[in-house]
Amino acid sequence: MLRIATWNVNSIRARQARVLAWLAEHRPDVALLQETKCTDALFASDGFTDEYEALGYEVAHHGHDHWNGVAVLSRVGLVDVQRGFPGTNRPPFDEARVIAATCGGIRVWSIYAPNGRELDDPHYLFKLVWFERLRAAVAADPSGAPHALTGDFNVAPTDLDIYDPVRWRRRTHASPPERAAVAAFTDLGLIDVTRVHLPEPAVYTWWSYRPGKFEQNRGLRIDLALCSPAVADRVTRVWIDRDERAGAVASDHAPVVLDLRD
DNA sequence: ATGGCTAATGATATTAGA
Repeated sequence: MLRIATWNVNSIRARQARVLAWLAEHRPDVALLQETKCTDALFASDGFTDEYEALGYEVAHHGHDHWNGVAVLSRVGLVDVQRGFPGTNRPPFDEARVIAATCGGIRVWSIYAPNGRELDDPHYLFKLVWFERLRAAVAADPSGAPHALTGDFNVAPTDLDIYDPVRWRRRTHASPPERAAVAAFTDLGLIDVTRVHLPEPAVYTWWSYRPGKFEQNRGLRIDLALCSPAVADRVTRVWIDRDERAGAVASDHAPVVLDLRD
């Protein structure tokens, strides 16, 4: 069995104890983290990378400052690391929102899509173009390995992925252009494996910190795993760790876990 | 239509998140 987990941790400094405990308990072979919110230098300093290495992981991190930040942890090899998009990346496309590596024969991606803020905000346009850059990077990936494109897409692919679609009609995360940007990956042949294994309604990965949201399961499914058929065919189970989200000092995102047969 | 919270910052209000 090969276990791959993706998790927006919402600051590694605020979450380090929980992340280490979660990794020790669930032992994913590959863990893709988002929103570490720290620099490579901090991630390499005492108390971070060394703690993961103590659990048997190799580590690759990509972070410039206290925003964004993505990482790959692997116990099944970690080679051909690509930080950011290939080629020239002028601001804001240089933000630390994507890292890819080949682990256990799978091209894994830890991605943190721009939020978009508001539909009339320039950041929303950045989000759409960012997705096109990501699509081009995946399409041109030279590794030849099948993909597991995972992370925080900041898009709910359908109304089924939102607790209250009417409420989100005029917001980011649900607009047709954002959904088209995500659909472009399925056009590449990638499969939303969470939906294959969890087709029912009310399956979410993020809940606001505001009171009652998690308790009432008023959330969004925005953390996705889009996999090549060669990976998707091996997936036996997809599960979302709501228990982790329910804990004290938790991230607002739950880990999404893929279990694959060998 | 609205509010509610959390994380980081040369911070004590602001930006950002989603």
